[in-house]
Amino acid sequence: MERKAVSLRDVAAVAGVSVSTVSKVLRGQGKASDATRKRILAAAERLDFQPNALGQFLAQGRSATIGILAENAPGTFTMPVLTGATTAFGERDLSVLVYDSHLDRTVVAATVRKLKARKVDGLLVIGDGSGSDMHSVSEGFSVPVVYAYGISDDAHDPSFMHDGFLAGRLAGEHLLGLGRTRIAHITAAPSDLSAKARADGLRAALDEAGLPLVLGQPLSGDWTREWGIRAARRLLESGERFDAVFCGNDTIAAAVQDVLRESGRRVPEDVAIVGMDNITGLSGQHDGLLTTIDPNLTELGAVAARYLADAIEGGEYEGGVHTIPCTLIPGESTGALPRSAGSVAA
Amino acid sequence: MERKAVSLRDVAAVAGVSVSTVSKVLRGQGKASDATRKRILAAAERLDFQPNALGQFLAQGRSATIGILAENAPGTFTMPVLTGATTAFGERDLSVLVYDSHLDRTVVAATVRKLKARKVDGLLVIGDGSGSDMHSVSEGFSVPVVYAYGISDDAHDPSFMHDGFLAGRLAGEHLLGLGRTRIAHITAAPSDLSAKARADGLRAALDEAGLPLVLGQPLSGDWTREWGIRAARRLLESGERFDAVFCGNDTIAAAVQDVLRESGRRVPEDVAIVGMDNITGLSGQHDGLLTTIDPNLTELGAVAARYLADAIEGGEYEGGVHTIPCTLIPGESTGALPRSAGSVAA
DNA sequence: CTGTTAGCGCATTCAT
DNA sequence: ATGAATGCGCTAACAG
Repeated sequence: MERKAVSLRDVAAVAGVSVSTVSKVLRGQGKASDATRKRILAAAERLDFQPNALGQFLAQGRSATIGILAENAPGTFTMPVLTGATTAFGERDLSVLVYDSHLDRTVVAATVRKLKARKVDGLLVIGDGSGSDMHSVSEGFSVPVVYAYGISDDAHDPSFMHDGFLAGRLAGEHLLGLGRTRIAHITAAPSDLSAKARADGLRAALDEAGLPLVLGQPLSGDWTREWGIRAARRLLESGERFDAVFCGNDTIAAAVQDVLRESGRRVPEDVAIVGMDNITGLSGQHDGLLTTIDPNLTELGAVAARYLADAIEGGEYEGGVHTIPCTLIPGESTGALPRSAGSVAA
Repeated sequence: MERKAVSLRDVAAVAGVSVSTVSKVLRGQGKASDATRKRILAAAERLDFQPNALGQFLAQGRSATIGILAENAPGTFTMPVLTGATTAFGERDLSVLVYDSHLDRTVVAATVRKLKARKVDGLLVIGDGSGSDMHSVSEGFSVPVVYAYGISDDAHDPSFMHDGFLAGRLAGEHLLGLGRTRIAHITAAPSDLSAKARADGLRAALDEAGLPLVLGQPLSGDWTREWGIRAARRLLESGERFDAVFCGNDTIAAAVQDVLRESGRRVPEDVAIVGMDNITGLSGQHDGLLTTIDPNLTELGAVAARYLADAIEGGEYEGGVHTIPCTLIPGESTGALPRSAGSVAA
């Protein structure tokens, strides 16, 4: 179905010139008389010539492939990062060689060898978003290395992270903007850096407004629905008045909402709720019910990928943490969206 | 940080033999005396030799890279398929060049040229799961082409799809096994082939048990929450008795559950509900609330990828639709899971 | 301006 | 059993 591929030599033969001339002209390099240039272009066109990338790569010592080292590729939040990066690389005609380290150090070592053998032009390390730092592997490579959805423990490495602080701040400002003044925060333990960032952001917004956090500090547990339920009850039992809750993730938010309604509070009339992660949006089926913060993970992956692609082409390559802005998605849980057909109480 | 790469020639020099001998020995081909073999292996070891893949590829005319053509890469359901495929290829040391066609025909044409120039060893086309067939691009290639999450309109092509029929059947059998006998079905229009497959599967399970579908046929609309709400009301107003509802997706299931509870029905006591997609699981946070069917999309992508990888190595390569089994995830909405801490009504 | 000559690193006949 | 020679397809440095 596909005849023998046509090579530079074929084009040269037809155009009646040398191979190297064809190479130059086809790449717009050096000078060539208009006459021969036209002949060459015509010949290339007629033969439907396409340079064999393998030949180019060998000659140029590059591979046009990027190594990707994922700590946990099939992870829910890793997937969008990976997808974003992968397609962004594709747009630059860069292929990717993906290895899943399963968080295993020995696997990483073996993988690094393979990546070098493949002469990857760059490396993208994708973390699992947990606040803990990632072990830098950059010094093992002579090509640019970029970290995404995790922060390298070597400050010389460029790392890309979603902006948890901004998330907390956006949540806070949104609630304050709606006139809420007694805001509580239910989230995971602050030892989890991403929980801490969100809490700090919220606190910043409250400080600016001169308001305290209800209970003085976040209700800290873990990321589960179970914790969300327990924490919501604890909040109710505390007797403190509150008119809003910012939850560390959407799972907790859903749990809190269930408990509050069960207890007779109306959402959003009595209590407004903001979540984080936009998982229903991630599921492609945002239903407009829950106000939440989207960390824009696909974008995160894409931005990191483009940065790496640029670095490979000689662009700037600075260490430090680059932060990707997140977005507030309005929903009915803060009354930010008009009651729609999506609401059961029509 | 990384000295000049060591080549076959370097090893040959150290071992005091010719390049071609080293090449053979290192790849276990042909015969060589034990003496020289040892010397060569020792030299390679000492120099930490790793063959430059680019050289191998050029010489062998292969690229160890797979082209991936996605109709809609960032799509919710495409992501797991892509991730599964990508990491499966990685396990075989195959890199992937991903292009997102955005469902645009002209983009596809341009892309095909690029893929050929890169001398891809195979092509994986990823659809968007909508029942409609995908336009085959296989005849443009001389390498194996496999279709995933979509079915090629050319029966000679191998396509991999989740098993919607099985999904409906599993849902039906699960409900029947729980003693439910009056089962309704709320889903999208049957013109959507994936909606039809699920409906057919459910019908098969009911037929086997000699039971009719409540209302005689599915309540058919679309995949949205709004439709779920309307359909649930319609079901209630019909006056028909029912003790279970199989919903075409989880969004509809959530909507139906809300409406039923609003109307005073208890879930699962009065009505059991089964969804489809396992989106909360996809979100990494399955909360055990909703019984649903997981289409195993990551696995789908991985299986298709391995099939393609095998085909490239000369394995069998048959056309036709290969089906990936789905899995029922028990939850509280059918009482299949003991009431846990996840339940609000503790 | 254009052609010649060398590689890039490896695999693969074909001699020896 | 081993080595010399050739080619994969392209780029690049140097001549003419």
